[in-house]
Amino acid sequence: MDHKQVSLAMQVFERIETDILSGAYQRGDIITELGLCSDLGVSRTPVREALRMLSQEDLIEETSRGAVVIGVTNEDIQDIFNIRLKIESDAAYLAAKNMSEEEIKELYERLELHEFYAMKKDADRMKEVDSEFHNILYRGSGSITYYNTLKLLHRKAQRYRKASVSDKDRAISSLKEHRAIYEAIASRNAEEAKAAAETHVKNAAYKIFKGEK
Amino acid sequence: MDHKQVSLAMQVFERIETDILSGAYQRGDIITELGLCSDLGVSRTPVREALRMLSQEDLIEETSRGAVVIGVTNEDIQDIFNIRLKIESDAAYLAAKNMSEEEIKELYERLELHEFYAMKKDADRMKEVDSEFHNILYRGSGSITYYNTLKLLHRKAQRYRKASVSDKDRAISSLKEHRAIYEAIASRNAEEAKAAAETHVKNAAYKIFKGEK
DNA sequence: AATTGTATAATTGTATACAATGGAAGGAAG
DNA sequence: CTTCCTTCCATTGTATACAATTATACAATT
Repeated sequence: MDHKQVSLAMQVFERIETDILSGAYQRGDIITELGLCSDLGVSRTPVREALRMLSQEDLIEETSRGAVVIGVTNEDIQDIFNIRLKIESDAAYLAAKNMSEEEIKELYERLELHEFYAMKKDADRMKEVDSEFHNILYRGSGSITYYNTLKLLHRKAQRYRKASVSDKDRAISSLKEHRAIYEAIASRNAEEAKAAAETHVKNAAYKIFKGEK
Repeated sequence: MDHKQVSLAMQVFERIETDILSGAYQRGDIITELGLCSDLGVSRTPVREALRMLSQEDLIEETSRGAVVIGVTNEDIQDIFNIRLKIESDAAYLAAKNMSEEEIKELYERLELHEFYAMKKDADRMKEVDSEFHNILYRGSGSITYYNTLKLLHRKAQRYRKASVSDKDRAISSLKEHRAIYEAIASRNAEEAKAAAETHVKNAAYKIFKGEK
């Protein structure tokens, strides 16, 4: 999935997005086009396009003196999980009804990869596979609205600092939960898929926030 | 609100977005950068930025031969309302708790304007004011995540063909519902705000889809 | 000391030139 | 008639030049 050659603009976008979500850029920092150009070694055109996209995601705010970093807070991540809790289960429900056999196979592949990388303790790859699993699920709902909305929320939450699958314990239970979702979808049991997805999001949220406050 | 001078790129973005959502561009249509340049009389730079934003919203898909219009279907609108139904009430709940007095005043102004334009039967202005009312509410939640997510969904739904407030009957009841939401927020009654918001979304959805199927 | 005006420098906004890519058309070979 | 290859052209990708805007510093004036 997503194996197509990406443009510089997309690379710049993802790079800055990651830097903002990971905390490399702090809220209030000002980033300028020319600064990024010399940092990244590209011209202003792709940088501008990237900034426009970031602005649309409300990760930055463009001003006449440069782009001000808005960033993401713990509260934002909590909101993201609250929203996912409400709608991700519906997406799973739809996916169980609408996914093609081809897509279900793709989902299964991610499950195997997840297991493989869990064995190898490769946290970065696991995060990648986790994203793919969820994106396939979202797209499989057959609804571009659910896909779009959830993809964005999931990506933000995952890139934020150390996301759930970077934790070893969580990685194992996450795998179990993914399998439960997969099984429900593969057997076209929509209600069960819905319940499994809800459990999954709930546990991920719990894991992230349990140590805080 | 939003009175700042907008760049060409933003204007192009909004223009194309409206054209896609209103049906002027059909699903499958191919739009090229140069085509837009000559149509709109601007250079490729702002057009490209606009296309990138549209692509991020999944309204188009960029290919090597131009951007393919994806567009919005009735099912998409239905999904949008289903999602709003689940989370907009939470945003209202938060707004009742977090909105500043200043913001509440802004909200009230939109209520008065709504009434005024309803009297003048100016449907376009009413749509505008409706957007503003909701955006103030979303932002008033204090959560950029709710704001961002809902703003996008609301805009898509509203620009889609003839949205609810373009209907005269609906305009009146919509005003009543807005007032109920406002009253609840102004009196800091979060539960009531939540319920009022849910009713509002439910009625809007009902109105749009009641004649179909 | 405060304020206003002006010049300057930094930054974004836009246009255009050039490079790279990918698909379509057309022809040659089987 | 089909398939494969080559060539060409439309389109996007990138870089850069130029215009417009805006903030800042500083001086002049009150």
